[in-house]
Amino acid sequence: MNEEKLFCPVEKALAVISGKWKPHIFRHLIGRTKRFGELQRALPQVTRKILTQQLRELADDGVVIRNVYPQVPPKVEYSLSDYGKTLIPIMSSLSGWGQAHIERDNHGGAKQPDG
Amino acid sequence: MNEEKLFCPVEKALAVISGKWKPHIFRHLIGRTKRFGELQRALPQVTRKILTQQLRELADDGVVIRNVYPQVPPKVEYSLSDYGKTLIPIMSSLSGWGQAHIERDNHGGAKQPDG
DNA sequence: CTCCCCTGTATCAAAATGGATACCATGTTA
DNA sequence: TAACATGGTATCCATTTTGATACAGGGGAG
Repeated sequence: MNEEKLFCPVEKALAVISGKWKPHIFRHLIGRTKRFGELQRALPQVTRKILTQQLRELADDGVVIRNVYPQVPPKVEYSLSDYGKTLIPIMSSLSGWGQAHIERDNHGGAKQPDG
Repeated sequence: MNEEKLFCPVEKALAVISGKWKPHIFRHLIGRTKRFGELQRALPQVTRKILTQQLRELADDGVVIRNVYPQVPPKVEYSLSDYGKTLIPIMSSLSGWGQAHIERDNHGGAKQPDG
């Protein structure tokens, strides 16, 4: 996401969580530290470049911790920071709302506002 | 946002709320119906085209109701649907988190993950 | 007749974001 | 000596999203 001054807190939060693969990455890191390769295998559709990029952005925002072991071949582990974990309830309510939205789309036929 | 099949509920929810001006539009519609022109004056930086576009997307997702009066000159009112109002608590928690993120950026100096 | 009002649309361009593909570093193993 | 393993980077291109600008439409006021 771009690095301008976002004065609206909602936008700021959205900027942190709304990369194309960030929700997936986030989900995979809940409960367990993972190596880069594990994430890659878990998300085969994402290229290394993009995966790296999204992880870096999450790390820059303090949501994810990047742990580099000085070995050969390299070993890099990613995990949620305590700060990142404060996003869990938010992701959870987004998920709930999204789920409802999907169901609405399905057995509502055409979209009909109800308010 | 694009109209592909989004299987992840979080993505689905994000697709609904994360247009560049949607949070602002949403905020302005909380508590009161507004005419197109009012929204435009409230958000002078947005062109008519983009404002129209974002409002249409919100309406297509059932979050906003578009009410057209067949008059000359035209009169179009926008308001939150009941369904759209279910987003209020979510926007609210996003706002809270974003606020914290902003404060963190400020008096944390450099970004330091704390987990 | 002409301009104004209000809510658009059409067209074209710029910016942001995501992706395909190939290359890099370097100890270990065959 | 060459290939392998892991986690990248460099380049170049495609797609998506946003924006600038100009024009539409049709009744009422001047």
